[in-house]
Amino acid sequence: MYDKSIDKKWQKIWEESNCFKATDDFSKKKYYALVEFPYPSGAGMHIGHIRAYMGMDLLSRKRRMQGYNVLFPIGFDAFGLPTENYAMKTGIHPRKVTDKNIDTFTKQLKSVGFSFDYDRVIDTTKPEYYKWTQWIFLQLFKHGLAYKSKGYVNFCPKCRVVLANEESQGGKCDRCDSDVIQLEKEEWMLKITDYADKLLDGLNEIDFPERVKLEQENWIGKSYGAQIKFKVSQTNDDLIVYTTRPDTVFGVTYMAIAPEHPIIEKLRSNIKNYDEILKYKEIAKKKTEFERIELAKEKTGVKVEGISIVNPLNNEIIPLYVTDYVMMGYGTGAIMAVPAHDTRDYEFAKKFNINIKQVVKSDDEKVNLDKEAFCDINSGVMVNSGFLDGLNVVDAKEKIIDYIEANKIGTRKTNYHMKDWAFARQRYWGEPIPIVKCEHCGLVPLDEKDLPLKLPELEEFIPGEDGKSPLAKVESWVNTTCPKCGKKAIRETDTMPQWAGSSWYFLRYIDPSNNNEFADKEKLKYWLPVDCYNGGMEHVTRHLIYSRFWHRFLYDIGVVPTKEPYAKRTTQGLILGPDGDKMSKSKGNVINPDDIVNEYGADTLRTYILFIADYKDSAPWNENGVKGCKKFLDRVMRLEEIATTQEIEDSEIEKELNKTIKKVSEDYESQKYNTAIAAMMSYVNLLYKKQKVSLKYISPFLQILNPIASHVTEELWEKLGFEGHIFNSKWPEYDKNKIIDDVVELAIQINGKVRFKITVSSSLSEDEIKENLLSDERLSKYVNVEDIKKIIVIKSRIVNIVV
RNA sequence: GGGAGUGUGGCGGAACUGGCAGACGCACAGGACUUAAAAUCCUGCGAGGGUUAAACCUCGUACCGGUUCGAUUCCGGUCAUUCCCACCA
Repeated sequence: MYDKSIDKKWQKIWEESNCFKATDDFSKKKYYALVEFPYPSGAGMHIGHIRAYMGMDLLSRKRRMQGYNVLFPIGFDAFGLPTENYAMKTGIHPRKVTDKNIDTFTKQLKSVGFSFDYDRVIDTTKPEYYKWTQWIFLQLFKHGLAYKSKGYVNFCPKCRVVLANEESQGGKCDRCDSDVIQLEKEEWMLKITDYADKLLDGLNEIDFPERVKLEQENWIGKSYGAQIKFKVSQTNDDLIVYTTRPDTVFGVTYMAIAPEHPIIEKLRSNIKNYDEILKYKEIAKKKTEFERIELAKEKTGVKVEGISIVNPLNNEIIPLYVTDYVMMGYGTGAIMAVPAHDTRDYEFAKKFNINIKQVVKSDDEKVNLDKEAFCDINSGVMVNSGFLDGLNVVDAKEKIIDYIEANKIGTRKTNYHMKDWAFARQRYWGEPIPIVKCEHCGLVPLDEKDLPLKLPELEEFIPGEDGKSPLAKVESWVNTTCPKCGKKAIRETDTMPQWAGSSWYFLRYIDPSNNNEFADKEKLKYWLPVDCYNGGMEHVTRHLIYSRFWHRFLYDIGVVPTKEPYAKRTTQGLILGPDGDKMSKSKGNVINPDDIVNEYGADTLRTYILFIADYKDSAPWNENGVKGCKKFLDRVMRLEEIATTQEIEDSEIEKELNKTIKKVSEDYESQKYNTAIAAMMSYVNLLYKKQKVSLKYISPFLQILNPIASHVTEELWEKLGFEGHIFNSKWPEYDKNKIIDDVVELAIQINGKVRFKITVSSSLSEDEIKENLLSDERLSKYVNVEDIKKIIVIKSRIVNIVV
């Protein structure tokens, strides 16, 4: 029987022998397996962590047996809000909380038997680590990619913290789910938009699931179009718009700008209803982004009286509106509205009784502009558009852009949905930004030799009402001198967001205790890129983009050897509660991995978590399924009872063993862990049909099971007297000649319906099979030979007789 | 509103490149062992019909249609559901 004492025994042996340590032996072939390091929350390890890490643990173990030098590291992404919130509530220093949580996590990881190299553990909150996070920030700053800018930021009033777009999706705070408001603030930003094209291009050279690539592409959101200059007829000022449909410029019947658009202030003296517009602006500001979306159906706006716009293509005079369906954050914050061919413009025009002018004619009779806009760009021809008339949309687009550029009324322009990364939090528990503000020199970076800039000790962690970091209150820390001129200066009191430390941690694993550089060049060259990186879908548009951005930047400045950090990305699905809902404390459907390990043993958990479903799909937890896996492992342990040192040849077992080695080896590579386990269960079932089984049929089986049931197989390996430890035994190869079936069963179909089966030698040719079949008396029960029109033979599977 | 995915027994899930649907596991039922229970082992297990029992027959992979000798798989449509993005100009 398998019980947890076996876990403890082998975990101790592994730990004491330090056998999963990666060595910097550059002569060996390497394999770098990476998992997303956890945030060490007070709740301890989640069952989802186990699933995420099992895939890579399994592969690491297999690779070691295949002779690779494997780097399979773990660490802790420990800066972040929950720990700080806990500190605010209890007064316990985040350092203490973090250390305690990391300790708990480490024990839990070890109790599951993960084969991490624990010598390389990193903690993003340690000054030795964040020294280099700060160092990278300084490089970004020096290359103009970190800048301060005044603008509207997403602000969570409850957490009192500025959020990136990625953290405020749907207008809700990522952490506490309250409504995010727009706050005008001076903010540190990272110019990730400069890397939009590089991030897009990079996708072509890496092995990511299509779904992941697509999400990143959509997130970057590249679009092609033109910027066009319209003139204000009263003042001759420019109003620049961005459009992806310059071909419809003859159909513009009004212009629209976002409430925050600066032209309102600029032309204030010309605007007759300025007060009304100001009022509208105030209302729009109060609306959360979420409300703006929810209320999308109902368009609102105000006409700007006293101002009109000239269409540069046909010199028509058209009105200007302020409306919140135009966003200041995208394009230029101003649009040319074409109600006939844009749904939103159409709704607005209907509500405000604005003219609708058709410029693309559909060949579809059903299109009715009295009811809706016609937006299908693939099936239309230009009309009412001067020199564009008669062209299709695609050609018209090219022609009009050429015309616009030639006449200097605009330019070709690509736009991105992705915005720059708001890179600051008004919190204590994060990396200090190593910049000082000097009255004379402006923003001055710290000298690199003065890194790390350590967090000061603090008793009180509550941020200021005004959205200022608690660090602002520590005068002794804030007041400093300018590294450039030596005069009085103050430190930046914002800290970096949580995504900072995780944007480069995979580099630090390569050389975790280097004091002179973030990692040694030669080591980077040897270990990079990460061969396989497994993680969740939820990080695709944040961590996975951010870290690709940092890595690509580091490549551009010549400090890492590869353009892309990860050669391959895999994802695992969610483990749901037994009720089929997402596990959550409030629903009370959370499964604690400790309980499973204690009751059934680590290998049972390891096996079940992989057997539960296809690795990339989500699946509900089922305690009975766990028991089934325990039963399987018990059966494996009891193989001892039928194992014999006698040499007993058994061709059936021999063939099945080779087939199983093949299938399991292949399934491990393609993350089909559930079918690999099923195949091994079948093999065990076969062995139990025999009285005695030679050891040679058991040892390879234990080896292929070892990456999953690591403790059980070690134990049995020892008990059966095999040499050494199984974890550094050589991965078994199957024999091609031994998996060939000499007889095969063929299903005989008449018109596609299976009627009976025949067993034939697998070496028979098609003609011989047909001959055999025609003389089979069972056939005559179903057909007359002269009615047969056609016989289709599919090798080793099916014969279909068409009558 | 846009994009991507999923839909198979009582349940989790298998099925190569279009080739015998339901591997493997769970649950359930019957049997063996046991004083008894647990554990273990054996047998059965999509639905309906048929038979003393078998053989055998029909239907069946969300629904409707198409392509094909043959469709869970490909194509068109509908419904349900999950995820991502979202007044993106």
